[in-house]
Amino acid sequence: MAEMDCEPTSKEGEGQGKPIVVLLMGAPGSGKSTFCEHVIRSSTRPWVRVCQDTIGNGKAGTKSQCLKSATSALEDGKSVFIDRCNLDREQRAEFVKLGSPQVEMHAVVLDLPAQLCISRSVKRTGHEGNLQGGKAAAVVNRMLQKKELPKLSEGFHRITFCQNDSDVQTALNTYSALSHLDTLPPGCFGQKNPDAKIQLGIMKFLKKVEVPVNVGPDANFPKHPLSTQITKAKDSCCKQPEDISSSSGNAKEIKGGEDIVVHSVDGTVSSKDIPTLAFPSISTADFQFNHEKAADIILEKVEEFVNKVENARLVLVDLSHGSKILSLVRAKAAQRNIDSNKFFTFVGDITRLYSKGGLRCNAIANAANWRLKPGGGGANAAIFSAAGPELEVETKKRAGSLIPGKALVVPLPSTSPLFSREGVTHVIHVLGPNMNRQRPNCLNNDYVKGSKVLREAYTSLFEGFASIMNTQGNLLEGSSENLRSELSVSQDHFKGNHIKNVPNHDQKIKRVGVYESETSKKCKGFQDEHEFDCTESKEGKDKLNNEKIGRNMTKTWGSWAQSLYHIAMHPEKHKDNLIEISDDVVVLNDLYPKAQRHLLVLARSEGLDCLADVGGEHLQLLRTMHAVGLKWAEKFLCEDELLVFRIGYHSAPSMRQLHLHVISQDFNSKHLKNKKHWNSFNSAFFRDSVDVIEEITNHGRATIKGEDSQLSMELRCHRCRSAHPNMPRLKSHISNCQASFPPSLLQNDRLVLAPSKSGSEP
DNA sequence: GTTCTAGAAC
DNA sequence: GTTCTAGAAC
Repeated sequence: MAEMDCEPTSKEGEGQGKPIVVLLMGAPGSGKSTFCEHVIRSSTRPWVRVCQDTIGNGKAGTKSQCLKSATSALEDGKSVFIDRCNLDREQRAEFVKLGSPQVEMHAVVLDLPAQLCISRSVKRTGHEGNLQGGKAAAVVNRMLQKKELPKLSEGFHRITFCQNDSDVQTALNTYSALSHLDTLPPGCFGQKNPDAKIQLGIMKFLKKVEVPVNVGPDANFPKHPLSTQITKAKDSCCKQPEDISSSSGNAKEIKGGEDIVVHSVDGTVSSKDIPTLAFPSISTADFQFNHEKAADIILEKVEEFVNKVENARLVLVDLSHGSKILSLVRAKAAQRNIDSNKFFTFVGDITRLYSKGGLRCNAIANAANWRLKPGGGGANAAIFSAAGPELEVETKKRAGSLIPGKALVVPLPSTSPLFSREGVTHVIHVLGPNMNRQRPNCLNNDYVKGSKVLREAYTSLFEGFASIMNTQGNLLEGSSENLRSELSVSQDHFKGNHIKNVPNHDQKIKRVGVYESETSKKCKGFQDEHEFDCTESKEGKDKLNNEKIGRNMTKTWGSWAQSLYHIAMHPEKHKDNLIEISDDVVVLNDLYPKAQRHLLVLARSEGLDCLADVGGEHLQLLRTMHAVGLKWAEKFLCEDELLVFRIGYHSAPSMRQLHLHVISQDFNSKHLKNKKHWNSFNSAFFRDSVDVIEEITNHGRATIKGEDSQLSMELRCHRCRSAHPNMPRLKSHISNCQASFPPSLLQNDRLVLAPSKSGSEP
């Protein structure tokens, strides 16, 4: 009986490594079964899913049936998913006993918003648990009220908490990448707010009560650096030389990937979880860029990347064995002694690297067209087609076009076949220079410009890749390390007479291409006066529309988004609405204040529309804006010392013309109406001016936090961090919440308080 | 950015 | 029936 409930993924458990029992935990609709299915589909480790809903062969199953089934799978050397809710400790206890010195016990907690679970439960039709329709909400709510999050002390070796889809994705990646021999580090991962408050917060809104709570941090959650994948990659990287390293130590061509497959099967390879980018040679095919020159540039850029970033692989891919560019690059890589663990070439179809070639890549580059549209034949068409409509949708969300030299990172939803079949989590569109007269924007053999643009293209591409590694490797909320810190990890053990990290390395990485992993920018660019014939292109119209010609246009702005720009350019015409005018800035009250006090300090420079436009040359202006903002905050504090201010920028503002928000933290305003309003001031989307200045000083650029991800986050109180189901409830909560601000805000002068409140003044 | 509104959620 | 969200239009 038990056998038919199991879904083994491999014939026999060859199991040299320890089997794992992963106890999934989550409400109906939290995605437990989906999680198992995804991992089972893409993992090389043999897994068995034990599901109480199906184990009873038609009837509801029992716990002991599950235990029995799990035990027999473990005896076969298989790893096991326990797919049941497991929300309370008592329910879990018996399964935890499956753990032993030979069997590692893990928990994956799908702690997603109740609303989401409910809506999924309601929507599902064929779910095995037969939990459908209106009952779902009641059941989910009842279950969640009893929820007890697991603790290591219960007997778990490792616990992964997932609080949103992106956490789930990361956990999926981690377990999918786990081969026979791999082990994962022990500890708790992903618990973003190891604070019982939050859980109470959720419970409270389910119970429809609201009282400020005061619960201390839970000491049972050891904090770990969250770099699961990176840590693991490091381990495996050091453990063995990698499947593809050749004896010569130089880049080697892997044909069809057969050898890789063989290695994977016998379990000697655990390199597949090293972040890997597969990319085609940019511009050398249809755009007819000189191969010799292109190969030099590829090597130059690869070398730069490889020397800066640990635990990542770049793979140059071409469909044809006879590829000229591949052989050129291979030869040059050998000359330059580039570490073949980190860079090699590969012959195969870039949309089938894993399924046909056994090469696992989490990112692939697409030599896109400027419209970022499918079609056109070649790899672009193939990638769009292989990725499904999801890629087009996700691309469209982020940009409408691309200019030569730029890259655009697009995360793939798990529903995309490229994701589920090939394990590709991101496609990075990149556009190179064109030397083909038959194609738009031909550079007419100008290889000075062409080489420059091609360099930019690879820089953007690799930076985009690094930005993914960064987000995947580090999920800590509020972690603001950006690409720079990743890139500036110095690597002493890699030989070569390349420039390492010179203390003042800014020039090198300062004006790099745009990796727009999250920002939803349209039409980036026009720096360095690209000769770009766009009189009838989208850009052309946009330029007119924005009354702006030449460099630095970052985004298409609608007509309603122009008012701040007009004010900054002609303050004298708007005197009535302004409270201060100087040569550099003007100050005005926000027309729709989101708090008792909310004003804007507006930069007056033409061409400076948002944070993405800001560079080191604007430092002085940023400091002026900050000083002016601070002065006003202090003035307001004299009038009401109970106020608290934050001063900062929106990552991706809706209104054109760089403006600094000075906003009191009461958020008491009828204009604060929706989630986007709230999150734009209370998520990483809001960039404190002090941090922006620091980042520009150190790196020449400011971190820009993803619009979509940040603005759609669940609603949490900015003081006690409790979660709330909707805006009215949140607003009623914040009108009473007196909790102190979270530590992250109390640091580094992010909050501006009355002198008597801040306490630390001499 | 706001306003308007359909329809989802309660 | 009422409340709330989210997408389109401006």
